[in-house]
Amino acid sequence: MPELPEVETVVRELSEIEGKTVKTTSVLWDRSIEGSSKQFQKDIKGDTIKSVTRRGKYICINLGSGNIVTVHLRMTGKLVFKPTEKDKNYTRVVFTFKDSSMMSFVDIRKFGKIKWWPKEEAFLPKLGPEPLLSKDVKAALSGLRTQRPVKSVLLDQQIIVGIGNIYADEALFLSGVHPMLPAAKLEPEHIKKLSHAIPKILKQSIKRMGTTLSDYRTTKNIGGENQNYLNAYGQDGLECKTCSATIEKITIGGRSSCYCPQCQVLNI
DNA sequence: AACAGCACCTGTAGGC
DNA sequence: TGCCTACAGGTGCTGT
Repeated sequence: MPELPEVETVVRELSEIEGKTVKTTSVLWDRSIEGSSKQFQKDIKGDTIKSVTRRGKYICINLGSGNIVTVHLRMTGKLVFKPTEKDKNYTRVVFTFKDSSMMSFVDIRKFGKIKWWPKEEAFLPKLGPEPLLSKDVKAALSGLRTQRPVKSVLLDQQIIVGIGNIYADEALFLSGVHPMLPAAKLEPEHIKKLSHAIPKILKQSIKRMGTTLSDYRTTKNIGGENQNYLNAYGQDGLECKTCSATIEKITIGGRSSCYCPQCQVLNI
């Protein structure tokens, strides 16, 4: 799934739909819509796209009425203007605008979710701060009491948003922090390194239009470039680019985690 | 609190 | 070529 850099890339391209008015919505897979899809189609019909923004990994389509539509791409979701032949088999929702242009929500694994929120409802569950500023990351990671592995904490959207499996591994590698280190045992030095590494790798990936491993594509159906610059994620069995030790893979909280046993030492 | 396990889905890669 | 298993950018639920 798209993590923050991938979602950010998509959101920037979605400025293309600003000002458009929704004519019809066709739902091909009911469960892509949270709640009643019939109601969703009524709620959004005739409304205008005011702006498209991002909160964590959520795409927020802000409507002229003040109501909001959120899109979460989960693992394989994407929003595209021109579906490929293959996309057509996995198209779940199609938005048609008054100017006859269209936007398709394509999602192989059907995990993605689209939801309409009335303006008076505070949008979204409890989400942590955005991770693009060092000071915010530092605040989010300081004073944690939990013994949970730092890797799990970085993936916890209530503590900090936007980081997924790829960038958690990359940030820990760049910071020299072992993924299993309990969050409560993070030293000030660790927090300092992470608070710089996280915004750095995320911004770097945004510049490269994100990481494309298999399914992620921008709205224009092209992939990102960041997969060519990974140091830890998916590198198990390969040589560490820093010290030449062999990158290892372990499971933490059910997620695979790759790290360098020499650069990321666990000394508790 | 925090973990494992499973659920949601489909495709792909690797072993035999 | 098959069949089978494991695994994949995420999140949320249940049970222990």
